[in-house]
Amino acid sequence: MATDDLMTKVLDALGDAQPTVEAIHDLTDLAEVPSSMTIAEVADRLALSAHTLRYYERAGLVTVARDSQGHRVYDADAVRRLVFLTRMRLSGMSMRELQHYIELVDAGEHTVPERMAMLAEHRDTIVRRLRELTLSLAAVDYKITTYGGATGSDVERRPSRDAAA
Amino acid sequence: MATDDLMTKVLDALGDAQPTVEAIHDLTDLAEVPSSMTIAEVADRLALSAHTLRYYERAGLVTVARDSQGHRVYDADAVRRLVFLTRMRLSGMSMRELQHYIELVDAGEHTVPERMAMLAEHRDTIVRRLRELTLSLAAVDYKITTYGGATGSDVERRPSRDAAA
DNA sequence: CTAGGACTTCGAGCGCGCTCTAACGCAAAT
DNA sequence: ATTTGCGTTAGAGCGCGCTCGAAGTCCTAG
Repeated sequence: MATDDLMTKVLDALGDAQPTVEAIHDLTDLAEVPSSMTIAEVADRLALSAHTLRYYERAGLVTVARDSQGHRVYDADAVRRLVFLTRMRLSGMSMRELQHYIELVDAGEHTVPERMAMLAEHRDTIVRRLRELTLSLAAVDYKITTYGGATGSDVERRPSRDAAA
Repeated sequence: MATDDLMTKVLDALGDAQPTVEAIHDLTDLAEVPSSMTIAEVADRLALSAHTLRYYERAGLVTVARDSQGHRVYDADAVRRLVFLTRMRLSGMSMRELQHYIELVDAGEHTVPERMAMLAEHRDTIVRRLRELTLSLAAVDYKITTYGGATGSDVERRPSRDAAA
């Protein structure tokens, strides 16, 4: 996923600081969003391909105006929406869910509660995934520190023979 | 992924405790591994489908003996290997990588250094993903707490108008 | 005048990880 | 005797999220 590169950038920018709400807020406008950008500029900025940007548009996730030559012109709102979309994709929200979310956004203010519910549910998904990964990390660490190669998840209590192949 | 259910079980078993090396070790043999199991029993235990188990076997990740009727008989080693494989899949290691890892295991002790390197690299991948998710979580929290619905990642500094749709 | 380069659309193709179907075998239960 | 149930195989199919190719348009530089 080309999208991963954006997170690399962001993490680099963060350094080792714990991400806080404030940090996120700052990240949002690390650089000002120009009032309009070409597809190449947006692709570069979000670290995804022009192909992907067109794909997102086809999928109904953004609407993008055209200039006199029929070329896409991304305004600041479109770019901000794409930043949001990219973040959500990266955190594991599916295209389908994002399409639904965007439908809600486009449907108006009265859908705010449902949007909140989606975000809350997604939050839970992220938390769950964090716990899974933390556990996996511990498991891998265990494997590295105690032996280092066999597939049996438990190394022999008494290393009389090699762990199961 | 059906595999997710296993982690659900494991997380439930863990409760809110921080996963530690010891906890992982205990988890490994939460229940004793019988000396042989049918495909249905293994599927049930690992919370993945019999289809998937056959698929893993076809992919060369495990070797499974047959009984007189040609039915699969999973011995303890096979089950332990599958526990390992499931864990690694869940933590994001690809089938391709696992195939390589298993080749190394089957190739003998002299591949231990390379296996260690793979594990270490995978460990880094997990850590990176944890950081990404932590950041995403902060972003989602930010969105939930500050506004709750628009796609613009930054809500207006002064909420004069609605954030970008 | 021509070549290059960035863009357009439409639609096909791909890699991954399963997931399922069809047709069949065997054994115990009715 | 047949139904039920659990297993087998080979191979096709699917959902996802891109990713790419072909053919064409337009502008600019040489």
